[in-house]
Amino acid sequence: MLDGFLYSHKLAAGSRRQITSFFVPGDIADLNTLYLPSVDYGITSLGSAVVAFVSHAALKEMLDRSPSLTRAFWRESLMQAAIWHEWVTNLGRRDALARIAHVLCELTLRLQLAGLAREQSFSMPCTQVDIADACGISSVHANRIIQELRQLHVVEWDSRRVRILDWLALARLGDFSGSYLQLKQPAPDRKQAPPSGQGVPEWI
Amino acid sequence: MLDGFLYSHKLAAGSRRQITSFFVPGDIADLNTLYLPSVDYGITSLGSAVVAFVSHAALKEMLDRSPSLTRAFWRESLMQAAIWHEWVTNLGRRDALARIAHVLCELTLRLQLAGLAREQSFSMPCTQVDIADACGISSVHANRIIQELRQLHVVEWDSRRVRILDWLALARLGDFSGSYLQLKQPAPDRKQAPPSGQGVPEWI
DNA sequence: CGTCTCCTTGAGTTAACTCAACGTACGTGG
DNA sequence: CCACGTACGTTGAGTTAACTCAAGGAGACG
Repeated sequence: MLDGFLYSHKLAAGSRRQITSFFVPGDIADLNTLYLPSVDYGITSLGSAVVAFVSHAALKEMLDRSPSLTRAFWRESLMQAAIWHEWVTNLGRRDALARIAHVLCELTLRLQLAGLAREQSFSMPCTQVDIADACGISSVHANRIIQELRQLHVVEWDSRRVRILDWLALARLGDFSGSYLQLKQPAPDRKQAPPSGQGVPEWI
Repeated sequence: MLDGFLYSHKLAAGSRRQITSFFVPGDIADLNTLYLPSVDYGITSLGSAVVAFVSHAALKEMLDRSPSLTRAFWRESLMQAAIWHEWVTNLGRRDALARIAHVLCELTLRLQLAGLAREQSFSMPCTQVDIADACGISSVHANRIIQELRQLHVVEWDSRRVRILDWLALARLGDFSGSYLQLKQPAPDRKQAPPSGQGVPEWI
């Protein structure tokens, strides 16, 4: 993924949509299909996006030649798994306010890592319906919770743009600790602002 | 994992436990730690279990020498990710009855694959509290839903043993399609019984 | 015989849902 | 330029699924 915003989604009971993850530039949206051929979810773009396609054959050939590249791609898929692991907890044991705050925290860090969230502000192409479907709540309820976040002066959120006003409060509301994102340096809840420099991962 | 029953869990808001997956014999419970060192969850055994430990150093050395083994282990970690992917949907967009039914369906198939659920019956060491924590509901509610499943004559569930009485009905209630488990032959919802023979995976 | 763990039940409460309507902005075509 | 449709956000009101608290049973075990 080179530019834009994607999400993957599954359908429950035929019509109830669950957004299962967001993808930002730098992510590989369907790395799992490399070895798990049967696909039971969809990927949709929010607005226009730029994506690159790599054939499985070419990728496999490349990986067969390079154990270190294999490690890097494998690790990438483990990262995706860690995010789902956290989402299970988010959806299972947090209330609506915490769920939305948590998703916002995750997106902030991931966009910052991609260099797309300078000064705690980033463009947010999803609608409130999308947020609701990501958090497993109704869109009406999502709307009310977002208004609550605004009234708490924790975020500004107008016309497809989000600005975090109080990172610490947002992380507290969302019960968020970025450890599952395996960021090396940041310790995202240690200081007021999340990291703005994007550390070069040392695992390569 | 050689024998028994494990689960992994995370804590939300300090005290609310979410069980994030079950592990049955044949699974590798913490394969992700091979390349994601920071661990933010726990693994617990339900009753006694037999597990084997393999040092990361030895495993890495082995994988460096064998691309096909690497693929197999990578694929194993992708399977875990696919299960979490499904759980996100389960927790986000299904009601309590469907969540429990879905988890039961998944366990049935996975145990059957491990040869531990002959005749749609298997030992189930978790308490109703554990089921509740896996499904993101309260234990009181879990109890009432389980009673409902019994009254519907879909499952028998007494003293740590589960027997599926009506697989088709259970799968329907749980909105379950086993496709995310990537089973080759079964098409688990095409016939009354889930597959009893465990096909040799062809991806190796 | 007491204690512990787990299951069960009742009753009141609450978070979140559904339905329905209305506002606003934006684009499009007459 | 205005009428219209559409998409999205917002609000109100009634409903429901699930929760919490609290108590009571059943079995296992020393």
